[in-house]
Amino acid sequence: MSDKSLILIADDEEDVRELVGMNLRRAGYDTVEAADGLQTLAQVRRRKPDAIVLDVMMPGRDGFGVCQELREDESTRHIPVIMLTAKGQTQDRIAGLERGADDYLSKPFSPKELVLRVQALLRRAATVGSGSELKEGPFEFDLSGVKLNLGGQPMDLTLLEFKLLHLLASRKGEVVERDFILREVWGYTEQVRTRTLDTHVKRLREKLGEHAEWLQTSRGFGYIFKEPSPVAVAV
Amino acid sequence: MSDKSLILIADDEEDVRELVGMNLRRAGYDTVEAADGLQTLAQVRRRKPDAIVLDVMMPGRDGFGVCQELREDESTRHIPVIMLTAKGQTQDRIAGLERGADDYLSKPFSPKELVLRVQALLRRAATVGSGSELKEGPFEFDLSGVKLNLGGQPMDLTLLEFKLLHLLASRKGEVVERDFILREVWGYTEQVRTRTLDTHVKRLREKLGEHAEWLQTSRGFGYIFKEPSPVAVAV
DNA sequence: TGCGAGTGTGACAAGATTGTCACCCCCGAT
DNA sequence: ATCGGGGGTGACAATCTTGTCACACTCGCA
Repeated sequence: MSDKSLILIADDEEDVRELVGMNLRRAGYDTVEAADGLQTLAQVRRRKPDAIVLDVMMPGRDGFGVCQELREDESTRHIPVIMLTAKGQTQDRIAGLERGADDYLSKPFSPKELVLRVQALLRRAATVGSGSELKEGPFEFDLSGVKLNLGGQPMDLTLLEFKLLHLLASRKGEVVERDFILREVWGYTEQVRTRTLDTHVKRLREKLGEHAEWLQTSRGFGYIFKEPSPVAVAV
Repeated sequence: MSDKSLILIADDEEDVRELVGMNLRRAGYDTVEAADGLQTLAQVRRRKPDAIVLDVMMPGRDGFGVCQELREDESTRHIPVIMLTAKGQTQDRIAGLERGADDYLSKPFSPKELVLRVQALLRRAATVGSGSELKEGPFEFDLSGVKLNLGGQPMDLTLLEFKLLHLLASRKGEVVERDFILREVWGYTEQVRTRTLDTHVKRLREKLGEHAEWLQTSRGFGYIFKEPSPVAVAV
């Protein structure tokens, strides 16, 4: 059982795999290899690497497809991915990022730079990892990007809305008092009489649409983020 | 070596300590006690509890002072604190939160509610823990609150500014390409010619004042968040 | 050294965000 | 059943955020 991080190198060119592998091992990592997309996915499942260096152009399932599949699978979503793209191919870079890659590097690249990038990626994954995300029912908060994903769809929230919803969601099931909310979200240090919270809750509910019922009022106290009770269906 | 979380109960009233202790142990936690402020601090250092139930009114160093001291010490800053306040004392609640308490409960309280609050606090600490914060030099990012603390002072940033600075800081020492920034912060999916990034960098630098030099330009590529080089001093 | 590309800057305006207000509705206590 | 307090709502306006533009400055290459 090794303490070293394991890096998967996925590239159809053998000399690239060997060069990159040698440099990563020299930097203190363990490596495994894959020569095409399907082998990449199989290696990910078998070996559970800590990071993946993933070439775009591979036979069979290309790098884009592989990356997308990794991101759609809950058990592999967190694995950092660096994509190797052809020089000057901006569209490739954008496509890679759209499919969830964390970073990219254009061929030809310096192996030294690749090692630095992998190190940086692992450092960031360790610092801003799953702790940056909060998931409750259909709500997924990405704290790094200050983004909400609701039922699989990105939802545009203002800064206040994001903070408000996140505060409540992180205290799911608990009644959060109005004064506490005003203090944490608005920064009010004195007790104030204001209806701004009510207004923002209304706006937030409008944006949440069918999910608005997660945001419930506790009369005389504040609000509570909680899964809606099942509706009794008249038989 | 116990697997149970350890809760420190700090209250000068012995019957409160016993009642709370009994309920927390019944809920599956280990407990230790302290009867005054200094003893609380000593127990924190000796036993390193997972959470603290902290009474405001204690002889010697009161709950506010204790909480503030815990928050100022890097090694204890992360420990969740519930403050026990007197009924109806809004100012006490606010003062507790200002000194870094995570939650409060007014006396008299139901022991059952206290247990629920402790459970919630520990659950939150495990989910949104130190991973929600990024610290680089004088920069401290609180992702939960979407706040920046700079050299000990809260800094007002707009949503874009926060996202931009955080993106760069999380990649400290690396040159981050313009296109990547525009995509990650602005959500541009196509390559656009825009000067908005430059403008926002300027504005951010203005806000950062003496720390603006952390935000460095990599001509032709993008920007890099990096500690300024020491200035050669003419002798 | 000169030139062109890239970056910094101040100013302006459009659009977005935010808070307040007045009215209405709902809920809980008497 | 009534009443008062609390919460929901639509509308409005002030303020803030954001992006663009034109000009100036800087840098790197030939």
